[in-house]
Amino acid sequence: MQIAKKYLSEGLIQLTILLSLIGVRVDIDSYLSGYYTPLIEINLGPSSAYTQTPFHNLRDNLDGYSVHPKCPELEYFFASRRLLDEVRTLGSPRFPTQLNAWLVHQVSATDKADCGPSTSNNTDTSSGVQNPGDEARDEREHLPERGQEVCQTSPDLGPRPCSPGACGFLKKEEDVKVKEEEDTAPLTQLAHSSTLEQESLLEGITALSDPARQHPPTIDIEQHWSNLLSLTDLDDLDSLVTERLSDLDSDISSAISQDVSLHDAMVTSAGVFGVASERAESRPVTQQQRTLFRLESTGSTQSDASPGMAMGLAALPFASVCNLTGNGNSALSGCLDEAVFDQINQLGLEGLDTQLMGSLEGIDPQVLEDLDSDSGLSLESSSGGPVSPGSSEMSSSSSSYCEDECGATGYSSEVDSVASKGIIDYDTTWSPVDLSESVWHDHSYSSPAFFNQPPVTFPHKGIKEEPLSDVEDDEPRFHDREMSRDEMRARSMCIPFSVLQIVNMPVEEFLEVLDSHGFTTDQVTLLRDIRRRGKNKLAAQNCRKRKLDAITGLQEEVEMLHAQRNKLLREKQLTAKTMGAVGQQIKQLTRDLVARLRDDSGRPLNPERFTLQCGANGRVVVQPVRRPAVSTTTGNKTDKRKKEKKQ
DNA sequence: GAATCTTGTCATAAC
DNA sequence: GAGTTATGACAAGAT
Repeated sequence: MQIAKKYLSEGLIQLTILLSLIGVRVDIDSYLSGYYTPLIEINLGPSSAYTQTPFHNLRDNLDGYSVHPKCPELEYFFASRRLLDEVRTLGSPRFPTQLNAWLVHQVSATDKADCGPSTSNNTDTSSGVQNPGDEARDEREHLPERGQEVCQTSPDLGPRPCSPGACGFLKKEEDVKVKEEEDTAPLTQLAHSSTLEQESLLEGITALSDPARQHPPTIDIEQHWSNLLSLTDLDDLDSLVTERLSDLDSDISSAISQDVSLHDAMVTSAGVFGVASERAESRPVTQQQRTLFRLESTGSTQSDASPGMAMGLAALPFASVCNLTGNGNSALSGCLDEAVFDQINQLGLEGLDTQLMGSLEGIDPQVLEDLDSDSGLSLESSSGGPVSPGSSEMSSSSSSYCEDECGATGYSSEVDSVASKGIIDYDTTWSPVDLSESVWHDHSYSSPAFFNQPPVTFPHKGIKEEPLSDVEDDEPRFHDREMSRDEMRARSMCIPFSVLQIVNMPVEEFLEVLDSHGFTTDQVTLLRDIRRRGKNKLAAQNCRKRKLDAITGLQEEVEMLHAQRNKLLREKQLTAKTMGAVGQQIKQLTRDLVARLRDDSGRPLNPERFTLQCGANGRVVVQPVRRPAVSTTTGNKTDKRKKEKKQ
């Protein structure tokens, strides 16, 4: 009996180890090398939190140069990710591993509940044939002493590595208490618990690697082994498993949501301490649990900003880790950039760059007039702005289009660009929604918000002028480069209005300005040209965008029609096959039926000579084969033709 | 340096 | 008739 138990226990352990080698290797790697984010990235499941692509990392860190979106490295990266996702979607072949792991774990748990595993068994498991990595993995997944140690060494953390229902190492009172506490704990605490869990896991691994730190259970498991060995067949074993799992169902939710980090729940397929196996058994994981996954992930991402939680970062989503640690908050940079730009836009400028004006005063207006007019109403125009044209959302569309691709919105992006450059501060009341709504439905691109702002008075000239220069850039050449030709012309001719104002003000106000300010003929002509060019520029942008949209729509329609055509062709082929089969069946049935018919003399009809013909009135008549149906139909057709000819 | 793309501008028709 | 919009065409700069 002892020998049998030994063989069985060793067999189970070896089977567990073997299966763990198949399905759990990556998990232990992820734990042992949690800081190596690429490995984590590979091992992670199809979690939404993991599908975030660290563009910024590649873009900002690849050889210290920016990576173009069309960079082959990026494409390769995307392709690799896509393939990985596809492989993941094929399903997890590690469920058997999870089940076996759970079995061993349950044995240990029961042992612990009863008397505890024997020393010999522990010796076998801890000093098995597996290598250190496998040992650590195996211990982390299955071994009772490992779970026991973790549970005991981190009592304040609750039953992290082993779910209460799975290992049963903690008392029920403690479980309930921990559940209650963790149910009410905020997400940050959940994240923190998951982080500490990782620490405890690694501590457990380290402790197991050190025999001196091991605490071999002293409780006997004879009773459990006897129960186990008394099972006659696998059905009994399955029933036991089912019973155990049913007992665990009540704790699955809490175990997953409270004790298992996102990394554990979604990456560790082997189910650390049986948790994943519980998930495998309880396939209909509730939406609440999934939500908890996401929440925990979010909480981890948000709460792991502290540097002291480096260990927890190993269990964080790859993107989160990269965002928070690897790239200097590059993930936040996007939001920060937007926020900063918004702030800059809202700040505006209240002063005029007197240095630039001084430089402009020395320019001959005639020289400026000879320049090609460029109202500079587009941020990414050919004026050489810092943003390349390729960064626009559409390659052929101008940046003047709003983000929702609604076309040029009455200098919507011009407002952004110019405001960011500090030329005007009208966008304090500017509403992008209003502007975008006026694009396709109302072709009036005027923005009333532009005209509510009184022009800034020129202190030294006594005329009104809008703010000009950028606050953050004191280099005059930058302003020369950023300012459009029309703006330069307007300034050179002392026109106290910006191009935006000139273009967007209503015609009544524009005419009033022309009349009330006592402009010269040249100034009036320039004002009209600026207005005309500005509006035409927007119109051109809208026109081009419409053209592109039309082309895109037509291309999509062509693709759709092509797909529809292919589908119809397939259906046609299928229908033809079906019709052929049905025809053969009808022919065979006809032959059988004719063979059973008798003529007037009682002799059976010859199927080769007679056939059945269904008339239009539904009557079925027996006809000789000499007059097939086709001939009759053709005859009918010819008759019809003859009748038509007669008519 | 040619090819291509992007963008501004002009001319013109239409509203 | 003036103003605006749409669009083709052209040119200049960027890629």
